[in-house]
Amino acid sequence: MPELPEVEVVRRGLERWVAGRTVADAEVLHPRAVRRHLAGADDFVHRLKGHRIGTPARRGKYLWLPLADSGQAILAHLGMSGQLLVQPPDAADEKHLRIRIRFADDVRTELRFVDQRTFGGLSLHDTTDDGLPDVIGHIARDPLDPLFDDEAFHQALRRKRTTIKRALLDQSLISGVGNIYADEALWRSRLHYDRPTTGFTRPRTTELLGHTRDVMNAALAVGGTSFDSLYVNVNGESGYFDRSLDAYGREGEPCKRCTTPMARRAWMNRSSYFCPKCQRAPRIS
DNA sequence: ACTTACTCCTGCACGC
DNA sequence: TGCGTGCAGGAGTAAG
Repeated sequence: MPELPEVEVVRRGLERWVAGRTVADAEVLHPRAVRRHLAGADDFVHRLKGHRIGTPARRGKYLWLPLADSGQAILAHLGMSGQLLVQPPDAADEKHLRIRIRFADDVRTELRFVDQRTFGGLSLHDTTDDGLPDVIGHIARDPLDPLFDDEAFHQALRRKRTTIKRALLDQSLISGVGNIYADEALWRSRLHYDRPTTGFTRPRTTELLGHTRDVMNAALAVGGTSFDSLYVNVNGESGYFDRSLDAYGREGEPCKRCTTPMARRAWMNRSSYFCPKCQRAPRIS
């Protein structure tokens, strides 16, 4: 499940292997992979050809490849199971290969978008003055963005009538956090996922943001989390952070702080993992 | 205006 | 063994 650290690992791989190269041709093998490109697959392919790729950028879980001198960018979201792979042209097609992009140079690699569950996809969009694809203007800056505004986030939390994990997953408040890193940051902060945000104090928000950044940076340092082997970097390699998870996926295992068995609750069509002792439920639930 | 629920999709781990 | 069921869940959109 690619979240911010995993997407950043992919972005770095693209920066190394794809930036500066010119698109020769592209091939869309599954229309759903370009569903956010409203003009359709043929238009997507046609408009890519001949453009040179600039430095890959990222906000939260979105990443994009600017197309030099065009005012446009290829926007990518990996969804649940999307992979961007740099492969030799003669490597066998992956079972779930959705899009192939070939380059006009002598480097013997092509870019492939592979996606089992097809929640992800690529699309082409105009970029705004700050280089952001226009369709992701509603996505908040992420906690590793130097321009992320901690105070504005704190005030937004207090304004909202919501609970803390909902807020962490709300990409218009803070981006890049998904189910895994939300549970990890909450465990480190000793916060229950259902705690209302209304009464959050500034120190509490500051601590939570600190833990969010810490856990993301730690994951980034070891190549991200590959919980179910669906996430890999552009070379097809897994990250190692799954071994360092303190909360996610640890139902029944001892809390690493207090040894109480970790609990799992069905929550918003997914799961929340937490320590029932360290992360007390709010009084009114 | 704001919050919540639904929906898309495939493969795998289950239990009977 | 084979089949049905549940689960993984990001984010746009519809509904409340």
